[in-house]
Amino acid sequence: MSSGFSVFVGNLPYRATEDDLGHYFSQAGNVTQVRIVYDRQTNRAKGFGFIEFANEQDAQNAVNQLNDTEFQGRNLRVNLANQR
DNA sequence: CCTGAGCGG
Repeated sequence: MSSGFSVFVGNLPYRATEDDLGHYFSQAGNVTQVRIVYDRQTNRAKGFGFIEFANEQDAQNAVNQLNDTEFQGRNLRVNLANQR
């Protein structure tokens, strides 16, 4: 199904912050929201997250530019996110 | 202080 303006980001370093991600993804477009998924019990990062963009072409641009690129020593996996 | 496929606080 169509995904909208959010992109799924996998293979994140466990120590990366949402702020770091926001800065990194600003290269590709207008970031409006950054969400790293944390474990509810331990509050530790699960190693993936989501970036929301102002428009769908920015999200698509992020996939094209930042997928399979290095971020803090890891190779990011960037793709259009599924609808919630 | 540890982990490593995947779609959420």
